Amino acid sequence: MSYIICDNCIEVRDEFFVPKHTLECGQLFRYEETPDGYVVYAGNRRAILSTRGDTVIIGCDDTEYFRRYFDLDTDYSSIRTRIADGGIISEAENFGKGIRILKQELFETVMSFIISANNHIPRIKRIISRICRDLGDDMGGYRAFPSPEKMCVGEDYYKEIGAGYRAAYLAESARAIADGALEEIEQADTESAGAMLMKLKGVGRKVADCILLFGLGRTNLFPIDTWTRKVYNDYYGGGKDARSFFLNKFGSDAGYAQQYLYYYKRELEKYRRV
DNA sequence: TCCCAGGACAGCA
DNA sequence: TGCTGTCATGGG
Repeated sequence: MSYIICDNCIEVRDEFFVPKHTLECGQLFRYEETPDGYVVYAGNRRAILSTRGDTVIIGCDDTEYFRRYFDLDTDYSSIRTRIADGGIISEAENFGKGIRILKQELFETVMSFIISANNHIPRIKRIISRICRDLGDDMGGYRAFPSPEKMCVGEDYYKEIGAGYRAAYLAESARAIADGALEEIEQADTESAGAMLMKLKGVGRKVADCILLFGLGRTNLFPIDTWTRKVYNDYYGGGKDARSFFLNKFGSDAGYAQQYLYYYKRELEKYRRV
């Protein structure tokens, strides 16, 4: 990895950082594609990504924040080498070679993945966008993700914006978090942190794993959803406990492997439908 | 029109 | 503890 931090940008030269792969692999729901690249929103911040030759330019006010956000100090080359198997994993690594696991805002990640349950990504993005539009602070040209307090607006609002049966989960969990339900989560070990999250309404095992992985950087987790279950069934014989299988197989690299496999499997099926 | 989606939850055996 | 039906909504 090589990157240079300037006044209002970060210039990244790394074959293992491709904005399309990192942003479109289902870990993030608040970004837009533009003619020049992408705009990414994180909490109350914004970054504008463009590519020139082999350099990705991250335009932003807070370079230190986005250096961490895009996980620029992690060596993805060695991760890829550790998990490569010459088979499906290697294929997935090469397909999504520019994926990086983002370090997202915890509260935003919690609410986003509550919305994600049994939902399509375009619809998840739309619901989150409406929440920011209606409840987020005006940052001058864009909206921030609202605070827990601002999301304590009651179930009816979330129904109105199309959240469906997740409306009650959002209202109730926003209240619980505003009241301090996650105050000690960052210091907790992974198992305890997962237990704290699963006390929230709308957070089960899979959603908790996504929050821990994408919001707290706990890469020793492997969220099992419809796509990673297909991977388990198609390439590893299937069975009862896919999660334990992958955790044993990949250990502290599980989160990276999961994201390569998820993106590969999902995109592959998409192409097959066309 | 129908199946499915980054599933969770309550009720039941 | 493990299984099953149900829950909104809209993408494809």
